[in-house]
Amino acid sequence: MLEAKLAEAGLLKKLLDAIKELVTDANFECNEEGINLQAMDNSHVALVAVKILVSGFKRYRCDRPMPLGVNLGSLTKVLKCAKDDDICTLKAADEADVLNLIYEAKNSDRIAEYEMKLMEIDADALTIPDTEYEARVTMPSSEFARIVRDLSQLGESVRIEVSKEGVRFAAEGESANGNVLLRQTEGAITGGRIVAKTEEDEDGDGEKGEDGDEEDEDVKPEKKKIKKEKVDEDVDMNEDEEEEFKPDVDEDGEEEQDEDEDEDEESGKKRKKKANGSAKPAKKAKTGSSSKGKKKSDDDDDVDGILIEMNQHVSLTFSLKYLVNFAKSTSLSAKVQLMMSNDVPLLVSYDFGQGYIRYYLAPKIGDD
Amino acid sequence: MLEAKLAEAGLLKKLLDAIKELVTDANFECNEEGINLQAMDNSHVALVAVKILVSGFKRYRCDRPMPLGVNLGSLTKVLKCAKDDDICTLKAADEADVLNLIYEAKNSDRIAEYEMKLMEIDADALTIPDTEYEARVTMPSSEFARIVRDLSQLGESVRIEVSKEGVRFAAEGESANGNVLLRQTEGAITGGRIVAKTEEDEDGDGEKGEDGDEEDEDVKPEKKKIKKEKVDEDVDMNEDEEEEFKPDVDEDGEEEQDEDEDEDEESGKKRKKKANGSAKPAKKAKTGSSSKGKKKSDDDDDVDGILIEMNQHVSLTFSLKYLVNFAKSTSLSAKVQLMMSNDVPLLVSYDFGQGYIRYYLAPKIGDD
DNA sequence: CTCTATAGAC
DNA sequence: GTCTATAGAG
Repeated sequence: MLEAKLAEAGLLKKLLDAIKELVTDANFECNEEGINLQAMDNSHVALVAVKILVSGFKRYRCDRPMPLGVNLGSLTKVLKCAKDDDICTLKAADEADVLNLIYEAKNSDRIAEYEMKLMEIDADALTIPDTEYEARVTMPSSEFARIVRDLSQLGESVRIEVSKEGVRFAAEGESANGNVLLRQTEGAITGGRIVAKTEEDEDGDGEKGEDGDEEDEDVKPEKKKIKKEKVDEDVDMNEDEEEEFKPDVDEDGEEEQDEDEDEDEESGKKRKKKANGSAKPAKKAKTGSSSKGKKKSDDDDDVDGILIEMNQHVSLTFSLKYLVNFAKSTSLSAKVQLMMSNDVPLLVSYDFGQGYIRYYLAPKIGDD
Repeated sequence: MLEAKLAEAGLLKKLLDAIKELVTDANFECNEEGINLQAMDNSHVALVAVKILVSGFKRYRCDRPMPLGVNLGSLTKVLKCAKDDDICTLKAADEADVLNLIYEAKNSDRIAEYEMKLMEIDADALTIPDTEYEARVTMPSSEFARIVRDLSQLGESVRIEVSKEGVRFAAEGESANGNVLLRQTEGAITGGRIVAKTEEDEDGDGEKGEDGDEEDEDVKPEKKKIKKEKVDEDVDMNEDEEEEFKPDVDEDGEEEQDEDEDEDEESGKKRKKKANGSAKPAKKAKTGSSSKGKKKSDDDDDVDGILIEMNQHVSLTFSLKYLVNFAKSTSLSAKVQLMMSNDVPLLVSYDFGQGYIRYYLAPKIGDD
């Protein structure tokens, strides 16, 4: 059975608001580590992955892994019945076809119980490849939201370009073109190992380039490029049914990770990942990176700052409609990370205290 | 070429917000004196005239007069991409078909560049007759906004009446009638030359009635009535294509300046204006007006006060829908001036520091 | 906090 | 094209 008590129903409400337009139904995969949700959007261009760690709950108990198939519209309705600061308990019996939600007002003079029908959802439990990215931009989430909203007024697509100059967002439209350039807050940083991080990764404050390499911005990729490796927080917990995340091409072009034979590609990447998994322990003290006095506790702490890490110039084009949608998560975190490699899906990651919401979006290949 | 640097993008944003519902396309007439825009609203009932003087810019350069045909919707979109306190530079090459807008954040870690398509717009460069008005009401712009918004809930039209009693705004509606009377803050002032003023006019502090005539409110118009004269700040810079501002009648009545034969009327009025143009130099020291100790630097400075100047009782009816629209300019100036003569379009003028926005609205003649 | 204006969804 | 949802203004 599942019994999970959240201190604030608001967290769930925000998460649902952030994804409900993208996905209609999804499995809440509950296991001893917490609750995961991942689903492709209805048009199979984007993928959303949500994790709430056990530490995000006031109380958490999950005897065995259980996938709870939820219609997100229904859950949104039920969650609308909770106040943001209500204590929210999720309960489901084993094999249950309903999810119980209990809302307790902080002063406990009000208890509301809701029972929502569950549904069977074919678990398209995708494995998200733990790509090493060539660039990471860490910026205020509100700034990201602002930029994509602004540019979405002009055109359909945005080209995001990370270079020594900074990160540039450029859109073209019928009546106007526009581009926004953000410079690194305090000098561009090059190199370092760039993978999706969770909060736990940060205590070791590694994997950032804020070390002796700050000045040589032209460092060759091979100097710093680190092999792909498996990070334990990642979202592939269903070993038996996983498949690689392969978004459909975005309207107008070919996806670079298509055209392989389906089954073989998957196992092949899995093998590669396995082979590199042993490199993980090096994460805490890795790759020529060491903590430096300059850094402000970590890149996520300077809320207004813009941090750019890159091993290589990247230039990618994305649908603004999706990015605007992703930016609904702004309220979940003051910062957002954009992880990019050429011809690879963009990862947009919002880390809140005990979990994250991540979006993956395939680039447009036609480069329009 | 044009290069104009505004300290605050907010000024342009406010101006656009104020007029974009009234006008869809307009020429930004740029010349060495600054930037002018004037256009009739889509239903040809109202006219809006905007001026930004060179002094309103941080930097201004305009080699030769250039009309920039702008779709105000597009410009609004592009300006939405600026934060209010961004430094905003407008650039256009000679004969260019695009306008470049550059937004720099105050802390300059963010630079956005936009390029907006221009269009050819038939310059319906109207000459706004420099009417001498019979009454001017200077009042807090917020008060004006409040009154027209309030009354617009009751009915379609407002009758504005300036008398010795003060200025009265009266509306009648199905379910209720209402009127608001504003009294002169410190005793009504009568007489004096009443023309549209700009900031520059005020250093000479003439052309107001705050002189020895304060007490004799019944002064005959002919005693004070000054001839129409050309004020240099006015907006007719296209001598070759100008025509008189002749608003369409407002729904329900005949406009007093209609029913003449079209071509003849125009040239006739132009002639009249030419004949009076020579009176302009008298502006700085004119017309029985001299500076008086009592005035508080000028009527625009007492922000909360209501100043009423009149040579004659006026009573005019206007569409509230338009006045509510004009009141969108409230954020541009703490004060607004209403200039009226019977059977002549109302002039609603908001003077901000280095420029103005003025609206002209034909009265309703049916007097409903 | 209400209301209006705009933008997105059906 | 209508409607609803959200964001900005009063």
